Amino acid sequence: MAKANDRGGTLSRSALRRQREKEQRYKTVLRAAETLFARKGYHQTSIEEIADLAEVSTGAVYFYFKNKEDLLIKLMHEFGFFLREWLGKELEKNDPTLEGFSHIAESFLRDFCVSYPEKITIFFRESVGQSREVEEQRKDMFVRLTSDIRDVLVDIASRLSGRFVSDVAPEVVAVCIVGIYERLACHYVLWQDRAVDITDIVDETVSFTLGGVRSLLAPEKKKKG
Amino acid sequence: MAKANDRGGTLSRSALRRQREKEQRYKTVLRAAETLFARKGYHQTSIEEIADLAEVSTGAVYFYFKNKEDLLIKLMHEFGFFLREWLGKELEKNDPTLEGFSHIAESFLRDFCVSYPEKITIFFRESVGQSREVEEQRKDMFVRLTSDIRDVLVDIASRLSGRFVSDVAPEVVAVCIVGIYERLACHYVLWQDRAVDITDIVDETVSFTLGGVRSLLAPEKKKKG
Amino acid sequence: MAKANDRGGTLSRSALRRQREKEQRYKTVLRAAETLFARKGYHQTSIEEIADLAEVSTGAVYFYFKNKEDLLIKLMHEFGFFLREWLGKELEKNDPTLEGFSHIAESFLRDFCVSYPEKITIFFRESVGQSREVEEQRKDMFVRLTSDIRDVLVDIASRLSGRFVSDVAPEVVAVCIVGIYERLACHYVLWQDRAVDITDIVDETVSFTLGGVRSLLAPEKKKKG
Amino acid sequence: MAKANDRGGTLSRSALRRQREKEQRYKTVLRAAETLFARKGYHQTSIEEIADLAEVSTGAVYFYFKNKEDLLIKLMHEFGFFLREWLGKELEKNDPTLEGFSHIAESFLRDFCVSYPEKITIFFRESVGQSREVEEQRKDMFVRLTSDIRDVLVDIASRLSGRFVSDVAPEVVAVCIVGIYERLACHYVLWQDRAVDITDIVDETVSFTLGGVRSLLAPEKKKKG
DNA sequence: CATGAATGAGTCTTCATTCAT
DNA sequence: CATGAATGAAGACTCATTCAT
Repeated sequence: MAKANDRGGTLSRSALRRQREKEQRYKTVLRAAETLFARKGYHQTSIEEIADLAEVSTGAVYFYFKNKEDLLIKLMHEFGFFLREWLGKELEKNDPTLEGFSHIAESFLRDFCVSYPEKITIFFRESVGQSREVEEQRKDMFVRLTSDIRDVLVDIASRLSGRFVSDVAPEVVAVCIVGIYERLACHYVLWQDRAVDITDIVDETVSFTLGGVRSLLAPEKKKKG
Repeated sequence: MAKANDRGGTLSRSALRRQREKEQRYKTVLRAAETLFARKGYHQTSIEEIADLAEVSTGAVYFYFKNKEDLLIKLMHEFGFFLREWLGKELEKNDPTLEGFSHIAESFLRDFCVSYPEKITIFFRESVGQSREVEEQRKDMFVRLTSDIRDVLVDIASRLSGRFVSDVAPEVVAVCIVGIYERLACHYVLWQDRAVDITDIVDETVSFTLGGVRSLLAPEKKKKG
Repeated sequence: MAKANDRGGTLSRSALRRQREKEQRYKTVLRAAETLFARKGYHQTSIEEIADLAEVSTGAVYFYFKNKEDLLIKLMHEFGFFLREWLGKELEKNDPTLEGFSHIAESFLRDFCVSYPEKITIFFRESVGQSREVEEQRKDMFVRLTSDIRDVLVDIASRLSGRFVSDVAPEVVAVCIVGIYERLACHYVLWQDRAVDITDIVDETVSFTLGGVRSLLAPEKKKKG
Repeated sequence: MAKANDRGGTLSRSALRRQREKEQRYKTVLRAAETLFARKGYHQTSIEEIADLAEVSTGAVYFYFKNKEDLLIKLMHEFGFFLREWLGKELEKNDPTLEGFSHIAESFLRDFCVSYPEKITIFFRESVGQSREVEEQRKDMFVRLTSDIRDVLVDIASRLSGRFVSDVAPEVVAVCIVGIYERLACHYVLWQDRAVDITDIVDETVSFTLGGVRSLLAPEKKKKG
């Protein structure tokens, strides 16, 4: 009895602890990579530096991650999940209207970008043009993000008992929106372009976005009326 | 007299020819770098490969360019000049109206991006996040491009005897527009995302853009009143 | 209790062995560099050659030493320590008199130079004029060596109840002595100038040295009077 | 007659001019090399830099000198000739006595070293340990210089109707003297060790030297008297 | 599992030297 | 003779990755 630890599928206490420690280490390494990739750049960061910051050996890094590229890919995945999760929460908090959508857009610039500059840096700068695999990931994530936004827009439109002027319109709108906010993030977060305070331009950006969206919505009331 | 060396400050014939050949070589190396950076990526391209493609020695590359980074920076400069030159010509060809502006936007996606995918690739992908110096250059070029577009918009607005809702509005609009067309170039040129043909979406994109611009133009009360 | 890991701050047996092996490797590389620098010259020796002779990879050399210059600096340090240690032992073996000092000088030429021609070569030839850093080291070591010798001379003088003619005299004497033995080492060890056998000249050199020293000792009036 | 320029072995005016220009260029290049070798170090100086400073092409450097090493060797030759010429003049100016010799030694430190720091630098630092050929030259020059000094000492001794204690003694003395003044030159000229002003130590150095010399001179008068 | 020493292929970069013009 | 563009061999150094302990 003392020897056996067969608690029906669950792990022994020590095994549980080890499991926890393992996950902890995984995260520590990933955070170290995130910090350094954002601070020094992907290529300028060596595995040894990551290991040092995470207080593990270089070998340990390779236990948790296939290789250096894998670290970047995992960070991108994480960011993708994180951003979509954030988007989901925002959608719950706001009405499914263009006004609600505007609030989310505003929130992205005012809160998200400011709170997670490292994640922004890695996704919008350090993960660009590194390798075929990473680029693939980037593309997938952009496609998914675009798709999410398109769905939201279609939903909003339908609730307005309106619709977009064409089938591709919502996708185009989504791509444009992603482009707008990506560029703003680069300008005002990555480049720290403080010539103009970010708060001064959020409103105008949201206006521009809404104007663009509206111009691709088929005139609504007329049809119904 | 005809026989005499009346070069008056100019170079001899052979010196002229050598000068031409030198410039030719410079361009050959730069074109080789462009091709390979776009095809394989900046880091994945070695100086030796560039030298091979340009049919010169590695030393020759360093005769014309300070180092590998310098090749990238020169390509970026060249692209910046090229794009702004293209924009200037388009502005001459089109009316200084929002419709004219739309034609240019359309032309960018339909002609420019399609004709120079390598330049697009290098500027929008390979030059991202490579080093402080390169990033600086990128920023400068984006700022200049944004500034150009802002000036055009302000000019168009003034001819409409209208104006933007605020001082920062034209700048915000310019940044948004750059973001939109950058993202589209990446989506449809770099990623070759052929799920949707680019021609199908140009119109919608232009509509979105115009809608956005109009929403930041102060209502032209005079005309209405 | 005996079985328990009572290492009390010390390392495990295997860790100890690995530590020893590491130090061994360090020394092997350093010895290889010493041999090659002395035989072929610093610039004419490549890291690869050093690695080959030490039977390690080039990377291993960089694991133990920052760069090629570091190898040279470490060799100089080692030599400096070695020479001063040797001097210390000689001082213990000999009386603190000018005769004792003469024995040491003799011993330097007869034993030290003959036993360690490589070290002599590196310190008196290969480390000259290589870089600012190395030159700095050389200077420091010469200064320290000169200082040691000056102290010895002052000590000897005081025991003779005599003193030097001026405050700077002992330093000057030390510098002269270092110069004399450095040049002799170069002439007869490095250049292998066998026109005259070294043994034939040791006595004269020591006489010269003593004569020089005595001429800067203030005349011991007390004894005479 | 008009065609021929056979002025019996002499050259035509233009040929003479060209000859002069050629020698001028040779010297200009050599001076440029001297300046840069002393300032930046032999290895840290490139042929291109020398050509630039001399305002000639790299090819021209190779017209006047076999290769880079040749530049250094020519500089050493020149210095050797220069130093021995200087020594000759000093010998003429001073009496052939130990006092006269002292004056020369003093003059070396006070005038020569101060006036030609570049030459000192190249001979005592930059030409050390560069290659077999250069080292050979260095050795030859030291041997010649030592020989000169030995001859002077023997001459002085004979005029004193004295002689050295052994046949090798004058050579040993010469080697010691060269060592002393070489080291002082390094300490006080190359290293700019201004902790002690050079003027303060010249006298002591000369005393040391004379003391050393005297201790190897066979007691003179006693024998004769 | 963790460690970290060892590997070694890969790259950039330099620069003495040459030679066609 | 002078030029300076071109060469290309050589070498220092990096760093992702592996594996014995």
